[in-house]
Amino acid sequence: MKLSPIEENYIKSIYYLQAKKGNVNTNSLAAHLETSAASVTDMMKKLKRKKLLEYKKYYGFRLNAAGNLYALEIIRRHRLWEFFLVSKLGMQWEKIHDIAEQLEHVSNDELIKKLDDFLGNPKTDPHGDPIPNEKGVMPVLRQIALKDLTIKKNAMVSSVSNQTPQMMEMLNHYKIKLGSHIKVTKQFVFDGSLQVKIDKQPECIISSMGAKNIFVYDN
Amino acid sequence: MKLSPIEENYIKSIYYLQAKKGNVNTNSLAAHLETSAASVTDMMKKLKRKKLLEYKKYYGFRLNAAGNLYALEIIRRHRLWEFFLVSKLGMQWEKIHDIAEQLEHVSNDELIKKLDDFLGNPKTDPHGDPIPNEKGVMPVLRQIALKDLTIKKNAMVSSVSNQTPQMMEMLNHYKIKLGSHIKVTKQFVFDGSLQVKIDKQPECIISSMGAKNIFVYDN
DNA sequence: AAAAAAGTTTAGACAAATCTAAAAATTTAT
DNA sequence: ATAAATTTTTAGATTTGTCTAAACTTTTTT
Ligand SMILES: [Mn+2]
Ligand SMILES: [Mn+2]
Ligand SMILES: [Mn+2]
Ligand SMILES: [Mn+2]
Repeated sequence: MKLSPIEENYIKSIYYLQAKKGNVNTNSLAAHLETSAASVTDMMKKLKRKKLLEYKKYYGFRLNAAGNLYALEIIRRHRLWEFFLVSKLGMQWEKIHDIAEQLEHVSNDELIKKLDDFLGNPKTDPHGDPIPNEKGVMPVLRQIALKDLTIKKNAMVSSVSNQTPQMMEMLNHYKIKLGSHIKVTKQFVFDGSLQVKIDKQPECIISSMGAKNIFVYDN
Repeated sequence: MKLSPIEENYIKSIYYLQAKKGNVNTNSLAAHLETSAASVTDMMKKLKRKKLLEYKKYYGFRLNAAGNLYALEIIRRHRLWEFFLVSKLGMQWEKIHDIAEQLEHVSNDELIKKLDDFLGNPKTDPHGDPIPNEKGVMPVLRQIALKDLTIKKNAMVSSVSNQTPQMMEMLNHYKIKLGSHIKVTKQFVFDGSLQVKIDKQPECIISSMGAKNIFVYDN
């Protein structure tokens, strides 16, 4: 089944809202989508007819299995494109979400599969949020700060909490990218700085402050 | 000005049709877009109101300068995405057009600029059609078969006329991609085969039949 | 247990894009 | 120069997604 971009946005919003509290109500969805409660009610009838959610008048709604799977497919597309925009085009964190909001509605299974492979099957988007696989399964990730990474354990750069130009400059210098393979080879107790190996580059030193703001997943 | 995907498709179709004959008439545009003549008339009134075309009742229409520029912007996006789909994701020629038809409507100037750079500022799409630059200027290209390329002249692979899996296999083996830099270093008169240098790889031999089906632009 | 407040649905209208069928204008044929 | 054929436009309906305002249901307060 192929939904319109608008229907897809409804599905995605319900998914996010119901993650917080099981059932979603009309007004909160209307607020989230910046639309009227009446429009939400109209759309809920339609999505119920399409068997994507359960809906009881006056008592809110929740995605069923099919609706959930659809939501995860949209989120997968969104996050893969965000990864692409940052890691391949070098766009800035703040700008990518709105573009991904458009790209996520381009539908073609082979495209998404090939994009995923091209990007090296990333497990998180640039904000550190997990990317569901083709089957709609969210990878279980243990994300930790680089400073807390066990010594000599292989890990992958997943996100960066401080996204200033100053941080960008540093990441650039170290050639650290999202998805970079990283390993701590030595810790200096004196100032908390770390010796790390990034991809196939020679080892280098990262300060404690840098290591506090760089996040990796180690599983 | 930002048009809807539907309006953009109208603009693009008019552009293509008027390349053949100066003025476009209602029925031919309706046929091209697989819609009714009545819908075309409605849209022409609207696009005239938006000052993108000249339109005289019963006498057809033609894009004005603003409309032409807009059309070229859409074509630029379409062809850049097609190049991406083939050269980066390795998709097949026949499948990319429909996907580009969706991607071309994603609008963000910085995105297209960065995509262009990421792809190495290609001059043609995978079908060999020229890609307009940001200013809407189509590059003037002399496209010739590799077999006709002047010896030792630098050129760039632009398209391939035979798009069978067998050809793909061969291109793959030679690591020939769209946009590859190519130069003929020796011609063998005996069988018409060529010694060529592709990107930074060591020289290799391509048969006359291969060289007949690989196209390059040499300016 | 009523009344008031909050939340939700319905009713009716509107804009964008589409369609079919009828009317009007232009072009071609006689 | 008329008549016939073709092309184009208009009129009126339809679909999708939206809105406001009124009606209805549930929840909270008194
Ligand atoms: Mn996002
Ligand atoms: Mn969206
Ligand atoms: Mn195309
Ligand atoms: Mn299109």
